[in-house]
Amino acid sequence: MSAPTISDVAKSAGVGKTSVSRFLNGETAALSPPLRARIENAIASLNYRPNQMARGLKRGRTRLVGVLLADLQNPFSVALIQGIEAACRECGLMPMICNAGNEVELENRFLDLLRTYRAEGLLVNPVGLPESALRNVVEGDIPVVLMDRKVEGIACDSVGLDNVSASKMLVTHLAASGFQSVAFVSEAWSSISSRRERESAVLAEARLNGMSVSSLVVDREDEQSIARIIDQMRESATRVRTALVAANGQTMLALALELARRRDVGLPGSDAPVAYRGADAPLGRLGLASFDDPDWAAMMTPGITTLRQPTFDIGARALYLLNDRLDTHAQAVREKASGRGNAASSPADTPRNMSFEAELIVRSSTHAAFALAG
Amino acid sequence: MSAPTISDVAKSAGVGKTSVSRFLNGETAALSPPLRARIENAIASLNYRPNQMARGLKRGRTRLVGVLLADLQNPFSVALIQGIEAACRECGLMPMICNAGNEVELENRFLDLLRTYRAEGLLVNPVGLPESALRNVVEGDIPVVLMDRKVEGIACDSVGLDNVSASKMLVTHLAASGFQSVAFVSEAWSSISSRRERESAVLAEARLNGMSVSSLVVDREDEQSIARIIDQMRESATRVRTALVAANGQTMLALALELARRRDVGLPGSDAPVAYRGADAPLGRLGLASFDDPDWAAMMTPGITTLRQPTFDIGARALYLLNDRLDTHAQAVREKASGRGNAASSPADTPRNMSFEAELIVRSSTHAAFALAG
DNA sequence: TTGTAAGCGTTATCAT
DNA sequence: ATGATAACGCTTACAA
Repeated sequence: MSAPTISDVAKSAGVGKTSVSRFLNGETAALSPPLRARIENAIASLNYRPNQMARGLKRGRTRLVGVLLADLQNPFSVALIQGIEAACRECGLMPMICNAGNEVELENRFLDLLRTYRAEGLLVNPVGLPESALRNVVEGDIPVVLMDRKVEGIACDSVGLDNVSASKMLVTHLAASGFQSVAFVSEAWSSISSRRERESAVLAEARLNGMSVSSLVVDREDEQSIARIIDQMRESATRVRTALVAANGQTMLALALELARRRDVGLPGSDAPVAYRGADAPLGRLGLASFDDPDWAAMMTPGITTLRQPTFDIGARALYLLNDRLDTHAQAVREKASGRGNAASSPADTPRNMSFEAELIVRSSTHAAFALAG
Repeated sequence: MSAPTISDVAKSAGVGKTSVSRFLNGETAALSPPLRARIENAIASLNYRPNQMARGLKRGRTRLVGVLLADLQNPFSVALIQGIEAACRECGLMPMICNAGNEVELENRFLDLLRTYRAEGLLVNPVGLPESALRNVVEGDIPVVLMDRKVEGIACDSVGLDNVSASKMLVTHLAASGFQSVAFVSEAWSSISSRRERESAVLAEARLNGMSVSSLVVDREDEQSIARIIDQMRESATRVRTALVAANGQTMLALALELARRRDVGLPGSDAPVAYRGADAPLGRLGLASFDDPDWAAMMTPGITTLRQPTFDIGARALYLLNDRLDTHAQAVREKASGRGNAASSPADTPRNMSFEAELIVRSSTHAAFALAG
């Protein structure tokens, strides 16, 4: 009827619960072969699965890790999950995936739920707003690893892209391709650390290369705002060779499609004719590059130059870091419980920040395929 | 140190655990206002959260629902999740989201994990392979609702698109737009029920309309295979007006980008010139439509005609169906446990299959913008 | 209105 | 080498 318990198995095998438990936990050394066999049979015939809830209750370890993502619609999040799930399998952990849909309220709700289910640790790609309850969680005693974004005043492990190095790579390429001006394009939410890091790094590096710079904000939902940006940049492009740098894949898509749609401006790699102000405008083309390398970047015509993030590795590494903490954390708790608690704070309590190198993928959208007329 | 328990709260408030428990479960009627206040304070000051594991163990209800998806990379899956999460919030359930990455082995592994964590029910978008252990789960006593795909020989609730009605709508539109031939394009895995349903419905309906039909298989990873399809269809298009119908959004993207890339064939809505066999080919354009309405369908130039699925509602409804079963199921278990088990199988044990209507979104990719020369 | 005690399925401790 | 028994944190009769 209801799910069989360890007692059912014990009864059916004619042994004590303890032995069954030992079998389940691989303490095979302390079990005689005949017993082992009987238990194995009983388990199989009853189709028994140990109750992880009860296990967790007793052991104090649920093997659950909360994975809280700002926005599952972003392919970046999905890519992270691949790495996390693979790493979880290795470590015998179970990810509990939650999508905050860019709402702090939901983020907080899930944070609560995850605590309630006694997740042993959290992997968070935070929405990045100050109202977040994340702060309290980190200050509590459950380990947290931040992914992609850091949060002001929260000190914990984090994994992300080396935005400075990536920006250098990209801007160097743009300069070498003859671009003289760089415009960084992102969505409104500039409280997000990675977006800010990318912006300042790109602009700084561009200035170092003697390029003129600007920073623009779009609203992906609002076609008008995108058209306006393009208008503005098309204007600039009549004077200097200009490249747009999108802060992420979704912004890039919006820009690329608008560029493809229009007739008065285009991308370098495109062979569609550009008609703008008649003869005096060989500069009706805007370069385009982007952080993130979504599927469609390669498929588009022309292909879009991107900085590919090792998303799988970022996710996996985040989990490894967490798993680390889990072990030392459990140990610390055990020690304190047994009375010989050390007043000095945990040994390696300092946050570890890992960053990964991006890979620059050059495609035609930044080709130096056009010459300056003037 | 470790998380506070209900006893800690009771002690801190100077009351019995029972009262705290009552407070937690909203049995506020049986609590004097002063007691209530003291408990509330204690909970707040200790930052206490009830342990859901222990709760579930005692009550036999974990409030966990497993959500097992064939492929999280498919935006359709993500869209489903939105609906599921919203509905879960309403019903006080916690979704455990798992991604099988199109691997039966992973699917089975997660099925096991979900049983182990005592998920009360499962929402499954199955990989659709016969080796799946899904069968055993459905035959066990935990309720399952299938999403989008049914599985041969598994009788349980399901929610999906009304593929026949959707196909009719689309084909009728194509016929009215002057297309004389329809080619259904999908990826290899034809063991997937929805893909098969769509194929047969589209082809049948097209025949009814006196159109010639064909069915093609592509491998999204393999550019060659896509190019080959297009070659083939371009050929056909010189004779009759031909429309491609993609089985899902990802197939559509591959086709649209290949069409945009090429010069010898194009889409109706596009104003790019098409050069094919000189003068005798006004038919160098292929119509294109697709099941699924991903973000990019509207943004592309030209826009792609699609059948939009009410994904949010599908996900939400799936959860409601499950929640239903959860209640009646729990009741049944309770009755059996109390000895007066009814030998006759559960009352409403017959599978319910809900289907939703698609919305046809006509865009330029199927415009009758070209005339037959011959 | 409030508290006491038993038990959910498991593991850890201690006997045997 | 094996098993009885007491927790883990919570809910729920039942008692007061």
